[in-house]
Amino acid sequence: MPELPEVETIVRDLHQTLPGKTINNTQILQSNVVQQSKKLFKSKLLGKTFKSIRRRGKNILAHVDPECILVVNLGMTGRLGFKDTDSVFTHPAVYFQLDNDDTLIYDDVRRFGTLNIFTEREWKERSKQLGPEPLSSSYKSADLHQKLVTSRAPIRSWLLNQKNVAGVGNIYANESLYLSGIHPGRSANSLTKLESNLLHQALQKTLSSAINNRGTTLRNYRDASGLKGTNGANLTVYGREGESCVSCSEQVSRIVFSNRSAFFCPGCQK
DNA sequence: AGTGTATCCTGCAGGC
DNA sequence: TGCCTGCAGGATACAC
Repeated sequence: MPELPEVETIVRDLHQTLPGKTINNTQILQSNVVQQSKKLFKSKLLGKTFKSIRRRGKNILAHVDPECILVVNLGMTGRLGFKDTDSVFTHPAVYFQLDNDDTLIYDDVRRFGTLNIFTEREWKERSKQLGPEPLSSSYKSADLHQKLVTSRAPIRSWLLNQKNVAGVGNIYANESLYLSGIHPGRSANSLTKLESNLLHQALQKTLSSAINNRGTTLRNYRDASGLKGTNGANLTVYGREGESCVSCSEQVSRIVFSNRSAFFCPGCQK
């Protein structure tokens, strides 16, 4: 569910409210979202104060002192927010009771999300397995092309692999490919330098405008205050099978590979 | 080594 | 109305 723009929106909100708050108690209602020992998980957070909230790919990094990071991956339906906001929590999985009587809630319908505690050192190692941040100014079109030529995977699948680019999911992979005129089934190594350049630009444009719109809400996604993202209106192909392409009026098609739907315009994407 | 598939889980929409 | 099927924004263990 949440991809880079949705996670970024939540992180920015939480960074305004969470730092300085101390965890008085942690309650785990759905134990499978916490992969480590529950006892250890609780004890490592007890009495700790949130410092900063950051993002790496689709992961929320909540730094608590000292040298300890709570890493939250929202999976398909995970949500983080405060009790008594507009948010309705139907499937609470973890409660964090804070020293100002607020309760931070991790809620997750399908429970594909995960919460883990890492030391700074452990996370640094783990983070190496993730690809570059697509919105980083140091991420250049040449970096993308250099990596693309090493893989025969379909470009849509390639984009979903977090080792290649961090934070891209099915919505923004499809939208970026549409914007750059590339068919989702093309093998990664078939992309020319020019196409890599177009894709690089499309990724940055698609992701940054989605952040400006506070993410895409199709069904479950809500920001930390419980509000929906407004980027759904900007989607050109994702979820629009059978509708007319906005630029050539051919019908948007859906094909399935790697168990995931790919949406594209047969007229615009070769 | 590099890819595709099945799987974790719940809820919802659509067809009959 | 109710049952069944397919599908959903992710990540990963496994088979080939």
